[in-house]
Amino acid sequence: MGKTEAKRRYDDACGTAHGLELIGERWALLVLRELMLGARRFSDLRADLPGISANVLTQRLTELEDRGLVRRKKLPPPASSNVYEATEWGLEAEPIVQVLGRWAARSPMHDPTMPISATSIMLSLKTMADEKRAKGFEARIGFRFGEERFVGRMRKGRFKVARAEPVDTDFTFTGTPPQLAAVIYGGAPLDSIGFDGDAGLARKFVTLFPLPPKASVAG
Amino acid sequence: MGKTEAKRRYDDACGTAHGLELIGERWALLVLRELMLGARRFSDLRADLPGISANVLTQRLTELEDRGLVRRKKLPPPASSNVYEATEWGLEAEPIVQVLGRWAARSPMHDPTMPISATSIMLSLKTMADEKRAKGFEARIGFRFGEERFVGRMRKGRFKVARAEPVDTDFTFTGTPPQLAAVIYGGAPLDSIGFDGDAGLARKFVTLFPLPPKASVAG
DNA sequence: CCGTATCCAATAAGATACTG
DNA sequence: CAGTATCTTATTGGATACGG
Repeated sequence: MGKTEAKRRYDDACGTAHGLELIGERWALLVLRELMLGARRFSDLRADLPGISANVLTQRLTELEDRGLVRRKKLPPPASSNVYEATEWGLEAEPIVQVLGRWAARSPMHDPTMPISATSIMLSLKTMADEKRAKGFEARIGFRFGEERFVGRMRKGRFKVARAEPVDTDFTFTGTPPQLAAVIYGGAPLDSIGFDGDAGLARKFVTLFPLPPKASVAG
Repeated sequence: MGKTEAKRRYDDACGTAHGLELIGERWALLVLRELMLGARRFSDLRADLPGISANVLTQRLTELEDRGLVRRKKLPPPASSNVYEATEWGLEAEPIVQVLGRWAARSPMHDPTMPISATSIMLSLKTMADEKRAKGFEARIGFRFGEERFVGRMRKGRFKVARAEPVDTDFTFTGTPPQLAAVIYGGAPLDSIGFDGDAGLARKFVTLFPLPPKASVAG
């Protein structure tokens, strides 16, 4: 592995090239993305990243740890397992995830009907919230995806979100991440996902995340 | 190659994952970066990307073309060779390059004493210009790197640049991209690079691109 | 359950030589 | 100069087995 890093550099002083040496390997940025909203266990990451194999995940986590982007924490005795969390610098990679995601949303080849993790869909709402359209809209929104719970807040045109139990929310969605994606991005009806709370507010909320126009491949 | 793409997808609806499928292969983003300031020939790209091999460059260009990010143009008869240029959507990837570069500049492992292409250093000035520090500073700046010529303009805290012959500039640098990098980012003296024009303005100019504080690897 | 280690087959990347 | 072809090496992913 040490050898790897020596041989696969880009030999380029440009910051972009260095960035790719840090998080350019396959899966690396997606692993980091899954840690953006809090620490995760090895098996959580495997479940959230369909297709990653255990050995590749181990290697990516080790590399990200060596580079100072991820920290491994041992849980106290009863659990006695590890969790992985992003360091402060690792968290600062969020704009990369966002900019890349927003750019790729223009792709004519993008198929939004695929699996998506809870963290992904939550981050995508931060990315795609349309500041102008959301201006003046204010709400606390709960999300329940199985055991994973989030509370978001739309305010001043910005969407913020953190892991928390939905209490005192204006409305709360209950379902799967792909169901929510279908409602927000695919125009599926609100009642295709479990929902309770203020339906008027919710109906408005789901329109605040417009997809950008597709790029024409003719360029 | 069709098979490749089928097998190495991320199966993830997240835009970030799709972005990585588009420009996540090794070298892809760096190839695109080299096209950000205008069309380049195959051999230009090989020269600007130290270490890329011809077959990999061929493959990346083909893929980027298939995906609608790059366009191949045949030059008129006398030259009869091709150039590659970014499509409009390809050019929209510039924020990705910038955000990644700015983030990576915090890396404690970053070695800025390496080769750097003319396009890279020009883009890095756009990325790293400090809006506050540059506020009120206004100048037209020429750059000569061998045959490659650029004219930049610093105005309202922003740096813009395009390929053009330096005429009517306030000052002009003549040298190599690493020399300019040493002056701007490494604190090397102004006379370590060829220079003519308004020295006072130039001395101020080179201070407008501060590097961010290094991340502590302890996280 | 939480990982890590090992082995194997399929690909991608790198080096080099070669052709129009 | 602009790529192709070929060969070698490295990385990836999948399966499985193994220790805590």
